[in-house]
Amino acid sequence: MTELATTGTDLPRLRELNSLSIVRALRDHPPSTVTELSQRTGLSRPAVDVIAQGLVSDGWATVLEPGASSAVGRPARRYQFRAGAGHVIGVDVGVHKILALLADLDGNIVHTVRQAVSAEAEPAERLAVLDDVLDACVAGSGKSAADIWAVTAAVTGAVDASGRTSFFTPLPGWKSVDLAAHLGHRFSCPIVVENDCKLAALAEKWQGVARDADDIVYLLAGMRNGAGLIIDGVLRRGFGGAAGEIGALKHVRWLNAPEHLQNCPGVPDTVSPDDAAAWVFNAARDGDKAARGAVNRYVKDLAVGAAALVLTLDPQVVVFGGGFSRSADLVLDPLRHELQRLCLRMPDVRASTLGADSVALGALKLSLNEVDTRLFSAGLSAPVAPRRQ
Amino acid sequence: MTELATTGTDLPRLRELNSLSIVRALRDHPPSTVTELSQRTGLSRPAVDVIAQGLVSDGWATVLEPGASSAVGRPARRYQFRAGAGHVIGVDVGVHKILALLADLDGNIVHTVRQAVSAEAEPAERLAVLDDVLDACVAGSGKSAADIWAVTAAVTGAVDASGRTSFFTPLPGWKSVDLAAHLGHRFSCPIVVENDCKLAALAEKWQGVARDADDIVYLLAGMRNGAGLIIDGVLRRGFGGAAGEIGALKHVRWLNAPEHLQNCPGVPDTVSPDDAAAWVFNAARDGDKAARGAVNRYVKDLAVGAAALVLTLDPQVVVFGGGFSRSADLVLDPLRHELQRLCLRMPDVRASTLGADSVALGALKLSLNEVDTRLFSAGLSAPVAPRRQ
DNA sequence: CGCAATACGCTTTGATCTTTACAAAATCGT
DNA sequence: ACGATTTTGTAAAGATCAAAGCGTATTGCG
Repeated sequence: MTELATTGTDLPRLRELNSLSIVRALRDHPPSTVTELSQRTGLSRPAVDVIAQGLVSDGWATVLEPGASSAVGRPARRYQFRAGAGHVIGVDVGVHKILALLADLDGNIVHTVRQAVSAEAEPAERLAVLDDVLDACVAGSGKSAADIWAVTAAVTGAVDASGRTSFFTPLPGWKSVDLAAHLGHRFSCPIVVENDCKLAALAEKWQGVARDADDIVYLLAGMRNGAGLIIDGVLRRGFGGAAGEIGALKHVRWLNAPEHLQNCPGVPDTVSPDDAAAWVFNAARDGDKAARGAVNRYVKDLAVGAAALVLTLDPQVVVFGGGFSRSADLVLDPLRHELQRLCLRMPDVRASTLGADSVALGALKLSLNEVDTRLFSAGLSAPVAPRRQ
Repeated sequence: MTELATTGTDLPRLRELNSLSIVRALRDHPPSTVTELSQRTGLSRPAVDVIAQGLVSDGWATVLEPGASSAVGRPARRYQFRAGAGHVIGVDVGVHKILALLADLDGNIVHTVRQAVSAEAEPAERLAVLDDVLDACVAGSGKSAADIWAVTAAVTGAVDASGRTSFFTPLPGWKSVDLAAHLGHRFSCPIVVENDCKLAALAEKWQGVARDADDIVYLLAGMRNGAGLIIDGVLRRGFGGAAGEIGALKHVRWLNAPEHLQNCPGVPDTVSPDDAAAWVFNAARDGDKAARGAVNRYVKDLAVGAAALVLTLDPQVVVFGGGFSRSADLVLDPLRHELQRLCLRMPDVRASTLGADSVALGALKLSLNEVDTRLFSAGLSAPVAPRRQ
């Protein structure tokens, strides 16, 4: 059911609605003429004209005076959404690295800053690196913190409504960190903290292999397994933010699954525990019997949890992402085979192509969604950075 | 994000929007004065006045001339949504019975017809009984088939997009039945076929114990276990209609769970297999050791599947429904205990109170939703029964 | 150079909501 | 009983907005 305004609509609101309609028609399109916009929205040409001029004077759009025209007739002015009117940030506070992306309102990435951090770093140190990265990202793009319209931070572990990771997190001492409050000292715009798996799922729907799907189960496969769920085109957090945490169920052996790789016989002592999985995948690719067995046992355990998610949600697509997605060539076919055996209706199984940046990319997308929500609910006055509350 | 009309809005559409706004303000409220509606919608009193009169002349509302007034000032005319403008049907095509409910647009049940049918009945026989029940229901309420605006039929087994139950159904020979087509010969209005667990979940959200929740896992517990999922206030079917079918996963012992009750030692030979569970529950209530053990084993197995659903979705409420919900006094506490052990965030666990009629009630609600969707998307002309396509 | 095609900008018209004003109908106070 | 008060119903005026129509500007083609 289309959600209609429950409140009555008067004329100014009508104008606002139509302005938003024009903004929508402007976005994700090349610079458009008034006639094109008129056809796209169903509004009359004069109406589009005055609205477009209003958008230009408000700063939401820019006008391109006609240059060399290829068509017959008088060359038309073209209007363009001013994506540079605002910027948003998505930052992945990972175990080994912190990666910040800064983009305009169209999602074009303007600046990227990445910095390594020790997995054992205390919260204070990690937060200090985060601050450095954010400062560098904002400064490097020639902006100031006041120009940022939304910030989303990705962390591991289930994030509750208040932005805390109280249930579980592998980051040492992180349970007591109030990341949203910390970021709030630096930015006055809305701040969102979200789980990394969920954000990676969002990225796959936005720019990844699941663009065509509205029901998606995203598997973040690495030394830890996680999942992100998109249902009916919307990222679902669950009532307490703990949706997708099927790994907590012992009957589903997600916690043990990566151990098959880590404890695979034949891994040389010179290989560090963090790189063991990569070694095993390579060995399996070379035909090593023991490595192949370990991969198979890994996939068998992974598939049980995936099957639980698939049977619960009946998604269109399952995306195999995370660090192990580089070895999708070894995993995908046996995973499909296992799922076929365990599931009622077989979903499409695809390997992620976004790589390790997908988490930050998803954070960026959530920031953009946050801006859109405010835009399309609060109406559009002049383009300025929104303030929290 | 609130879904706004992507197309431009002109003046007639504005009037339509406001008319819908008034209809919304009228529904689920006692007969209202123009002033009340004005406050509820934010529209001015004269605007509400003309719209309300338009609704009356269209047949969407009735006017109550002022009677004995209790307040000071001139007594106001009162407007009321004409729930009797249309009627919908929800019918449960169960294994043992067929139950049809006919209600007006407010969901007030006008007529009920129930008829038993053998569990082994062939499709032709079952469809004949269904036809009889529907005829009796329509005729008994003084209506004709043309007065019905939507029909929803509940069946067991996953229902795909075309209304078939191709994956699985316990009804003999039912896989090849096209129920929607069968009903289409009798009704020209929209027809929906849906899984019984999902509809029971909808009923619990509508009129049951989960009215306050937007994220619900409904367990249909009986000799067969099923589940229905409501996420963000909306019933979710999954891409292929097979959402909630966690019972298909062997690691989750849902298929075997009821066997603990059926095979409980001590059940007299005089008790039929269908009544064995009830006997065990009663014996457990009386303190029978073996029966208590069987119930505990049953709950332990049930809880694993429930935990898989809860961990996947992180719902606010888990509703224990279905035939066994009569014995909720024995199940609820151990179920809570097991879930506490298995889950990350403990949801609220509640027993259904709607009983065996919840499936038909949910079907009724889905019919009402179907009508609402058409109403609020297609706009409201005169109230007439919609036609398919 | 003239004609056709297209886009632009202005004016008029019609529809809708809001504001304001005033009459009608009931209760309350004296 | 009668006027004051309060609330409702209704009408008129003002404001806003989109649609329709029409003249003008600019380009391409013959």
